[in-house]
Amino acid sequence: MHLPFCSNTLRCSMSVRVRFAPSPTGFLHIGGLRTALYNYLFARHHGGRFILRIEDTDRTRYVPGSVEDILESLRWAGIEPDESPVHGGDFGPYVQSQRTEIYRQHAQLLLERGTAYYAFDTPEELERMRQRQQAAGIAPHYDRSSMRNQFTLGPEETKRLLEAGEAATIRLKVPLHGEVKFHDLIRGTIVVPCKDIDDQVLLKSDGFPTYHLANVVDDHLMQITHVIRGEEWLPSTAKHVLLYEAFGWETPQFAHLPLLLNPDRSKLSKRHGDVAVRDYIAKGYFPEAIVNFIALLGWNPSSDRELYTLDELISAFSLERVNKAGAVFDLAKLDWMNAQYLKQRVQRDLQGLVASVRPLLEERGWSASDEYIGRVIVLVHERIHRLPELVEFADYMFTAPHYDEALFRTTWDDTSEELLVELSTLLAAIEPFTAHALQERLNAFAKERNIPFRRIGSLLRLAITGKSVGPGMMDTMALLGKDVVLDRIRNFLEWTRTLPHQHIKEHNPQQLPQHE
RNA sequence: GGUCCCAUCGACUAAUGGUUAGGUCACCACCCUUUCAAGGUGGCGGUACGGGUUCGAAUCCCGUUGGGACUACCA
Repeated sequence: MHLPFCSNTLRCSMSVRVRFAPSPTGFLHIGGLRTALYNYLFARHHGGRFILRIEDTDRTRYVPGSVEDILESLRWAGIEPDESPVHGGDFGPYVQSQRTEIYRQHAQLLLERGTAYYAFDTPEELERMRQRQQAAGIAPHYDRSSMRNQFTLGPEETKRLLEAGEAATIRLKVPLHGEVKFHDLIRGTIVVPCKDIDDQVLLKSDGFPTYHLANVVDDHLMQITHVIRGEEWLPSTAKHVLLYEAFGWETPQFAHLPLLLNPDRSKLSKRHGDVAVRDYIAKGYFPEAIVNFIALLGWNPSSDRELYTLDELISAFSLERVNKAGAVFDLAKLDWMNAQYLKQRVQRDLQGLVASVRPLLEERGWSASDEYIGRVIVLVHERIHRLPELVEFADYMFTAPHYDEALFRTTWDDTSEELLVELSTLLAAIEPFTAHALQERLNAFAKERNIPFRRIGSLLRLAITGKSVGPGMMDTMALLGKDVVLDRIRNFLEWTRTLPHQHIKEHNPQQLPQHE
């Protein structure tokens, strides 16, 4: 195993520790899963540890059940943390709301070092400040020299307000001049002038830290070596670097991942479709397909291959090969990939697929033996992308077909009834009722009558399945069984007699079958 | 508006100064075929633009344009 990151860091002797740090504000986002995946791949590739930390410092946005969903989604994808609120570890607690005292102490430390300060402005005062700045045409930022903070108020008044229990925040004292420079493993050197960095609130008036403080303190305390996160964090990284400096800590390596995009190239959002991992699970995508697909969104091992197992991704992964530009989340390719894994699963784990299909049938009040379900899966799997499509695509394998008058009129002509009756008689005599026997007898019949075989196929398909597309009819009939087949033809003929017959087409051998 | 990031076929990407700019999805055609798929073969299609540097630029530099993210006592 090689360690390419060693070439530009002094951390060779130190083992890799990375973290995925989602907020419990709802279902795990597919973009979050990719961030987690890249962290996981990086950790495993280097024999390091992957940590899950819950960033719940905003109590107002907390959604119950989120943590469970995050854990379940990761587990579903095969991404198991080494340390987390449920897996434990030596650096806990792994939930930020349980670490408030740690943050408070660290904010205090910054206060003592003079790199942070108290501010007493109310939300309304801050809002007015921004409006003034906007009106004056300058960028909104906290104006340390005119607002109500320990500098403008003086030490005595500050002390008095604090003792009076006035709501206070602690802000980072960003240098007025100079610049912050840091290195990003994916983007190279990034420089931000200090004048463009705001005096970020570190500790809110409710005593909770903001993301910025909690994130830096925890990454340091948990000995995180590489911060691998979404590109949306790039602009605030300068603040974080300033914080590390304020504490006198060494910064971790940074790697900001390209965003996952909507088809219009905006940040992937709910407005354009499903974004929760949960949604993709419900739609029947396989974890290996989702993992494979999102791994290749923003990273590529430079090979002509498209299909990779998790283990193969682990051994091939490197941050050096992560792209800079955002990647559109393309459902069409995901569907293709899922279909590839469907075929693989049919080969390797048909029973598992049967177990997944059974509840889908039961939802509709249908049932069948494991063997029968398995044979239906084998029959139709190349025609669907996701398993749940099966119950729609091949509903007639489990229940009486639904006949559609419009489809009927495109296929049916004034000789069809007679032909179908004849076919029915012929089928009744076939024994054993196997695909092979059916093929032979119907072939012979077609030849003898000089009827194109496809005409027989489409007629039987219409009568027996109610559709115009599907798996081969010989296999379909053999699986359905003779009784069902004859029964359906009988029912179908009965149904056709309930329809007004005056508009039936005349037989035209030239154009009859749709495919010429 | 400001700051930062980004820019190869419609989408995902390969090519890290020398290739007829390659592959996958999608799309189109053909083959296979009882239909639809799957599979096979072929095709369509791209270095945003303008300047440099160089014998040579998709690749390095500058600018333009375009897109995105961020700009909270949210993460």
